[in-house]
Amino acid sequence: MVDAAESPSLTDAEWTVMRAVWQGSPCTARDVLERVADSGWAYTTVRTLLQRLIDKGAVAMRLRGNTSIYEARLEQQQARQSAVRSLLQRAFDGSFGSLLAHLARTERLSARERARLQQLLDEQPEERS
Amino acid sequence: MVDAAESPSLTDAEWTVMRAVWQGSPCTARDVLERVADSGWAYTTVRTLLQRLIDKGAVAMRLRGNTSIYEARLEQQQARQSAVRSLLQRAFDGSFGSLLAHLARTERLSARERARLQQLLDEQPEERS
DNA sequence: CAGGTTCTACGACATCTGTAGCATGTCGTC
DNA sequence: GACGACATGCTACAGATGTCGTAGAACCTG
Repeated sequence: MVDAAESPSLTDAEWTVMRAVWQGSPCTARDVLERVADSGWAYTTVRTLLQRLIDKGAVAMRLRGNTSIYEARLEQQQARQSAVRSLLQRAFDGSFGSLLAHLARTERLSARERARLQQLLDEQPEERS
Repeated sequence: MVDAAESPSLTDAEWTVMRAVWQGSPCTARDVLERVADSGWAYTTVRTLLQRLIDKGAVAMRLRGNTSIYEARLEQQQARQSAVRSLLQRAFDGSFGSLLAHLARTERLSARERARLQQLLDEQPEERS
């Protein structure tokens, strides 16, 4: 079981594979290969990455006949959260507020995004640890 | 010259050094060492990282006597932006909206953060070009 | 059942990252 | 002018990452 508080951090290549896996969870290595076709990776590369993800506990594997079936074990939501946390630490002094400020100040928001951000603010429950 | 569109991506350790450099820009390696004291790094480690940052064009170096003076060349704002871009690509299908949705769903804002963000939103001029 | 196709298991290897150590040069001070 | 403190340029090195290659087992198909 992957502990929420300690979700494994993924490398770039691993993220690419995970995206493919999440796209349709119980799947084969070949499925993944097809889904990441534009990466130009060799079959064995996908395989190696899947293996590393297994080692990290991000995916599970079982056999059906002589073929390995892979399944996401780490949830996308969780991976995203941990990626955001990580960004927060590296680049925003761990301050969520700094990140938001940066987004508001720097990113070009479409009217839709502005509205969304506004909504995010409105919806946000009052501060209560 | 660091091209905005192609700002160098920083590793974790490099971010740590950059944070220290930004903290007071023209500075010496020893200044940096002191600022990252809790990392427990050796002087030479800081030195190596500074050198790598120079290679990447993130900092500039000049001599004053026999001492190297380092200066940030990559702006924090720019580094942050590129880190956000990177996160967007890795984890949110490049969709800013997805990120916002995630934040709205997952993160919790403090009252202070809410206020700050609200202010930023209010200040934000209407979307144009 | 032989051949081609596809899997799997394992090993490999160049880079990148994190983290120094060492030899040597320089500067201020007694 | 010798000594200690600190700076510099190089080198090193293990572990993480990105990318496979190869050999041999399994499977379908004529």
